[in-house]
Amino acid sequence: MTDAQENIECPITAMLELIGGKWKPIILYNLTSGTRRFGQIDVRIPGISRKVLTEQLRQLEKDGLIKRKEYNEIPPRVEYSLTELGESLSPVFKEMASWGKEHVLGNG
Amino acid sequence: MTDAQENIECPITAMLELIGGKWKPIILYNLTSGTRRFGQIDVRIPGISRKVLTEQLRQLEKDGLIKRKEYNEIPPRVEYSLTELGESLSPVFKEMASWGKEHVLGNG
DNA sequence: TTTGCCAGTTACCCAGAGGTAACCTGTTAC
DNA sequence: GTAACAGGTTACCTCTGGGTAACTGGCAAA
Repeated sequence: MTDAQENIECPITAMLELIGGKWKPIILYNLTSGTRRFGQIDVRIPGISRKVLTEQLRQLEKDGLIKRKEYNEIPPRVEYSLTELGESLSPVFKEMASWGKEHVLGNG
Repeated sequence: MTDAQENIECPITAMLELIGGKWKPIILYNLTSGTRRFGQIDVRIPGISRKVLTEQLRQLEKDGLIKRKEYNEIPPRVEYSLTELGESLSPVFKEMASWGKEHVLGNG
């Protein structure tokens, strides 16, 4: 097996195809603490635009990482939460958050 | 503390500023198995161009995640390896790789 | 009857990430 | 004398991720 062939099945590359990008990890991380409405996610992620948030949520839904529940109410209510597959990412985000706290933000 | 203020110190966002992007995680992951020369990294990451590889390596070096050792030889030899800070990312990549293997590539 | 609520959608625009191809360096082997 | 080696650099171009601003929908309250 050559280096190149080995990389075709690179697990990191594989994972990045699902959760790579500027916003997806932060969106998913926000959902690890439970179900949230669209507006709640929006306000918790400073800098993201509603357009992009919608796009990313749609992709995550398509990839089976989150579910979208729409209530038939006025004004509209839409709730997002992790699927089982999405939940299985928790250990990853836990490690990432722990590293970020300790080595970037400078507190344990 | 409001939601927005809380997010200013979001550990995931903090970490993504260092290792976010299309290539950095894969580059770092490649170095977790030890010191490698420029050409070795290049061949192990299909699709990346030499220009971009150089750029990313420079940034990772600037951010203190990798070291660059240049030997005064002809033809040139340059070796890249993780710094202590870079090594501290191992648990993160371990989790990522494990998740990728199990949930995307479909083998434990 | 106008305003506000929430969760979008649409049209339009821009910066920058990243690709390709050619070139450079000094030494050794042909 | 010219090709090959490794590790780049440079000029140039493209593409797309993401931003802004305006608009939609239906109900309820003022």
